[in-house]
Amino acid sequence: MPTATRTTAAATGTRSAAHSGRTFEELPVRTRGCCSDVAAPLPEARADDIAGVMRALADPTRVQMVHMLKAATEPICVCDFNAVFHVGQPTVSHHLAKLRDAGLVESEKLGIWAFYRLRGDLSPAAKQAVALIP
Amino acid sequence: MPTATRTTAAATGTRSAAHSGRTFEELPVRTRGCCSDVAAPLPEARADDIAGVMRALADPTRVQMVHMLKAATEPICVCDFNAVFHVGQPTVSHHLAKLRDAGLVESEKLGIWAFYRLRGDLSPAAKQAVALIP
DNA sequence: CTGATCCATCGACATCTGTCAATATGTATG
DNA sequence: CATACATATTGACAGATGTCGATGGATCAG
Repeated sequence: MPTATRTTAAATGTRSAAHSGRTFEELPVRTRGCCSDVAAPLPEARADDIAGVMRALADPTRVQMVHMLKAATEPICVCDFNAVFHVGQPTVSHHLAKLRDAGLVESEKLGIWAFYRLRGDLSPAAKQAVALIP
Repeated sequence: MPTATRTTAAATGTRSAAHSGRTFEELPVRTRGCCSDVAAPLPEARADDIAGVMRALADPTRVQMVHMLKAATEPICVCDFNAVFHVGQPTVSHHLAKLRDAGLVESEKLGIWAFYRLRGDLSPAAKQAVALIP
């Protein structure tokens, strides 16, 4: 339960007032009363990485694809994905490409067919995100 | 490493040919050669839930917000988010609303200010996804 | 009450995304 | 080579998304 008086940031006096041109101390009291110290933001690249993996899995079809790939002992043929999902073949190809661009899967062509499998060298973020799919 | 001859689905003969009107046995041999059995798909609602949580975190700003909320011992004032991110105040409000609509955070108004915190009753999928943010 | 401040909402706009039909590419069969 | 098939790519289009400026509602200070 937050209180109306916070002192941490005010005590340091190092907080910059991002909204206006004035320094922190020059702002009216009400502008400072709610401030508390917050964690240092993640490195930008780190946040982008995490968001990228999340975006790759932010679609039910791709979640299902990863689910199937996790359960499979062998790479899965694209024709199997085509048979399972209620979307057209170009759409299946599009989703698989998104998973590959995100570094989650890799593919191998064998004759006529293309087989997909989860990558063995997933990034830490990717590994954790994939782990959370049943 | 997949081989060109798969027999599992062909042996059962129960596979339906989703592409054309023909039954599995009526298809040319090449159409069947790649098929293998795949895991049963997740319940649709389950895949939607997971994808929904992922979509809520599929933006670097929202990843940073959750990072800050995880590190905070007290709810965080919106004005702190406004000071940290290089986007306008309506955009910050928009991102917080997305996190709230996804069931990840809850807010409390205190006088002029609004304070956000991670929800204590996160869904299993949400809990796992949040856990993967530093 | 009046003015200032915080926050949410609205309207607009450019970009991204999921989807399909059509086409292209590559491979096997005859 | 000609044909059939599996997959990828392209082009198009509706809908979602991130962002901003402007506005509105609520709360506090004087």
